[in-house]
Amino acid sequence: MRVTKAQAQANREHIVETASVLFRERGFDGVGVADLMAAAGFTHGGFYKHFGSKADLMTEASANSLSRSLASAEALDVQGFIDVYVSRAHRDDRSSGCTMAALCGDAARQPDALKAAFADGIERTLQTLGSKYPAAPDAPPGDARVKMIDMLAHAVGAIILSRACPEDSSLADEILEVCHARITASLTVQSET
Amino acid sequence: MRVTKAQAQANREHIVETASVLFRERGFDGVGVADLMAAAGFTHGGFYKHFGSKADLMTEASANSLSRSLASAEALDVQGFIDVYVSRAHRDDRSSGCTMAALCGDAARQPDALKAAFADGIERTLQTLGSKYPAAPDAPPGDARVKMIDMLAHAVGAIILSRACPEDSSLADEILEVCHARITASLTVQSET
DNA sequence: TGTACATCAGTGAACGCGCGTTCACTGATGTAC
DNA sequence: TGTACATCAGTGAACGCGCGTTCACTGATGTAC
Repeated sequence: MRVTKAQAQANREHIVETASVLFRERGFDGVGVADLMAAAGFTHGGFYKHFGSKADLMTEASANSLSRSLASAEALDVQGFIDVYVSRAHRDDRSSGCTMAALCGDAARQPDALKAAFADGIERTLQTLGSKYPAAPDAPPGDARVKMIDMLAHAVGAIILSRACPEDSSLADEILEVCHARITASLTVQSET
Repeated sequence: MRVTKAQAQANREHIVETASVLFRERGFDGVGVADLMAAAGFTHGGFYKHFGSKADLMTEASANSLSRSLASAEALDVQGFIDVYVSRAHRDDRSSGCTMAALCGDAARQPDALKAAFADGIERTLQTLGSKYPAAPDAPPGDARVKMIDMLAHAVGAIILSRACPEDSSLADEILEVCHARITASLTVQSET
């Protein structure tokens, strides 16, 4: 049953992709190795030909989906990012949504190797967004970075809080609407100053 | 080995308290029934004399610790809440910190009964904070609520993002410092308008 | 108040189950000549 | 290019283990008379 080197590499990538979806949807503890391999179209035994442990894959899958989200953020300006991010569609689609919003709570309890992948993902997101943020002429140095840190925490908090409410809850929608308006306003007002 | 009715009730409450600490520290999946009962000073068999299932306890423990946090928020004004909440001390002490910050990510994947406990906790926190927020004379109706929703999401996001970074990460501290300053400013500026 | 019996909180062994991981095996791929 | 052998991605049974839950049992508490 041996397989081409190129095929093996493709299979490995497919497993990582599948994992990044399932982990976001169900959390790290909610996805077993056998589950995951079956979802990717394999039997579980082969897992350890690709990865040293489930923890290793958790780190790699997190790094992978953090990079993917970043790639899709590249195409947006800051307001576009806010519109896409702080929305019901994003809240209701954990499996293809932002890894920070889906797994930060879990990441806090994981080893530093995994946390480092998150910190790296956050840092790169800040740099990508910051480079798109139109600095005011009189803005102090580091202004864009400060505003993007603040905006990201704000947006992540809105999604996470909204997701913790029951699906039919009016509070869940209220949180998103209020935060969308005020995050937008906080950047507009300040950049007009 | 039967025990006084009062003692049994006290034991039950002790189990709920212990659970609310351990769940915040390790997540719902990170705490087993046997773990928990041992931590509370009992053997695991008695668990089902008090609770129908682990899921029931998860809901009850969440409701309990959401109420407790609320009680301690009562003593603070809004700025005091922000100072206590968006701090390294809070970030570094999950087990006695805010249940929203510790478990919202997990709550999103749980049944509606548990999510309802979170929504209720959020709603009551909003009302407690809103009642302390000094409304500007010309503030539109609902202004305090909108600002408290926004502030809470912002503060929760800051803690969660900071916790996802490795302990020695400068980013973890930077997030807290930036968000503390800007959350404070967003309320000050707006109430002076 | 005192006695006899029912109740039930707490114990600890046992249940089936799914977990992460290991292993002997298969057979097509890759490599050495 | 053709042949012989080594490699190794993928298979599926098996491992020990801890999980949530059940159960027969204990013995002090609660209750009926």
